[in-house]
Amino acid sequence: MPELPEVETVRRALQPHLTGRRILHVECHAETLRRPLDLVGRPELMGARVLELRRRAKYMLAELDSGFALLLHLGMTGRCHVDGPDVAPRPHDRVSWSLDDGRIWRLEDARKFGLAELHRLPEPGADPAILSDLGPEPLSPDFGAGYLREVCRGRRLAIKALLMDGKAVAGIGNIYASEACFRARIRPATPAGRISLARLQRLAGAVREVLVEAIDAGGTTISDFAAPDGSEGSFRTRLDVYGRDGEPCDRCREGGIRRLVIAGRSTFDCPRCQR
DNA sequence: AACACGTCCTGAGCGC
DNA sequence: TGCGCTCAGGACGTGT
Repeated sequence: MPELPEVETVRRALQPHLTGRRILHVECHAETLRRPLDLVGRPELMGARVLELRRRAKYMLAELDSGFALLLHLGMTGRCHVDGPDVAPRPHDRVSWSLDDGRIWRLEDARKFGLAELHRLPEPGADPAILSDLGPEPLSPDFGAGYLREVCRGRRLAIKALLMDGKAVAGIGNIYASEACFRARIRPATPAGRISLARLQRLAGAVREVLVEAIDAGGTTISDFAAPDGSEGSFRTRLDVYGRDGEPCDRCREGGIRRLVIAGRSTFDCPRCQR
């Protein structure tokens, strides 16, 4: 579920609760998430203070004063909670971190596609090596039409699949890839290498625009996503195409939105106004 | 019972 | 034929 706007929403909500706190204790309630959990008894974690919580792509990084960072990923169904001392763990809470203010930070993840790992930081504020393959942040100056032209050159891959490739652009998932293509009036199945610079310009603008609006709305909740305070994202009401197959297109008022499959994922477009 | 908003791996297919 | 790259498809637990 969570793409860049949802992860950013979680990060913003969590950050004031974690910054400056010491981690006193950790418990894992599962053997493994996407990979085996290995957090118990780690000296890099015990007693460490959280310096800041930042985001890279769909990952969150809680930087610690031990030179390590807790790398978190929410997978498809991950949620974070900051509980009072008397709140019992939920059935799918997988990791609990006890904080020095008495509260408990928890990662809930029904499907266990998420991630919680310790990684050494090469220097303060830098990303761990495990994230080095990620493409630029779409809301950073490194991302734009020029960059897209470079990364699309010679590729036959559908543009929507390229947008979802974290090595090309960080943080865009299935919902916002369809939405950005709609806003740019580009068919999501178009081979990436055959899109003109002018259209890539539109696409880069559409990507930035849809992500900024979605962050402002607190993300998109289809079924699972919720911020740490339990609130749902309101961007669902502003989706133009995602999950709306069979409905008329709000832009051209003539085409019907259809569902197709690109690179194995549900994709939505208006074949009349997206070329 | 099909399908799910993410990632990782495999193997087929391609160009050189 | 072989190498390296690209890409599609499946696998990964669980819930609806």
